Amino acid sequence: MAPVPSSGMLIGAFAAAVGVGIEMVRYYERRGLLQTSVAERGRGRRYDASAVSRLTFIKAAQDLGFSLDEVSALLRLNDGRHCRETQRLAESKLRAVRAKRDALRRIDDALSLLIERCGTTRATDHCPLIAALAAE
Amino acid sequence: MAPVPSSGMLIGAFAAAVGVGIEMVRYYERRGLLQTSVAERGRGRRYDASAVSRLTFIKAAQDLGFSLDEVSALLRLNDGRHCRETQRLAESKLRAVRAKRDALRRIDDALSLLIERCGTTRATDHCPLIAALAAE
DNA sequence: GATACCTCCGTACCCAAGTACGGAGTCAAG
DNA sequence: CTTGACTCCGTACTTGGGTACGGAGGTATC
Repeated sequence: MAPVPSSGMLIGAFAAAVGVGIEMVRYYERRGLLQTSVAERGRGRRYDASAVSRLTFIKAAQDLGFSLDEVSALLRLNDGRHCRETQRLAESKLRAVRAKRDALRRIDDALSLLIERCGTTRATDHCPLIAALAAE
Repeated sequence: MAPVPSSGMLIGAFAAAVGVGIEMVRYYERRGLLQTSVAERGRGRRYDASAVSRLTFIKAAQDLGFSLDEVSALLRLNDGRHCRETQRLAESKLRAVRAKRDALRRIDDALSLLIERCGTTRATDHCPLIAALAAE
């Protein structure tokens, strides 16, 4: 058989194209996030534009706070028949993000207050910041 | 020698008093966050009110987003001479908290937008949410 | 004096999300 | 023909914050 043109990038170029490391690409393949097309004997696997957008999606979804398991779920849902489920997943993630934001706002308030107190009290023998936290 | 009264709680009561598990108390002792007073032969270690406020502080600081390593640093600084350093640590943590809040705000915006788009487009064959992320 | 409960300690395991390593194969250039 | 670059695969290690297990001993209660 004549060797097929073998279009597409090898793993190094692919990883570089999306800005991740080779080991991470292989890790995602092990996790089933990227499908492992069998390599041609001796030569590496080939990755095309659709693989690039899939990997790009993975990283973008991760940035939105989805875990890798959730990202797999999203990818499984992307067949055109489960758009509403995808939306529901995104909505539940949005709720989680908002809860985290609220928690961080409270932390911000508490820290700000403590730091301010640090400046105003005459810290003679005990730090008011630590005392405040120890006193529950 | 007459047996000393042995005041203070045993580990189980101590852990329960602060609302953590026994294993976690022992873990914190291993990490050096709680000092390990030698147990009286045969009987367990004793924990007093100062141990309670120390452990309370640890959990409160953790809730504020400090890692256990940072909590140890805070505890080491709490000798009355390092209040300004403690304040600086808190300020740097506050900056980190604000950075995280900003990131979450952006995530919130992006997710909200995507979810909204889900509702308005006629999702015929591909989910706009996923498409948007895949398109970088 | 048996039974249940508590403590001790070390070791090992868990999660997520990777990172690192090492040997073997292949390919292209000098 | 050798060297270097690239890939393959499996395995093991990392970080952070714990949780679980198991045997040995003390103590308190019936």
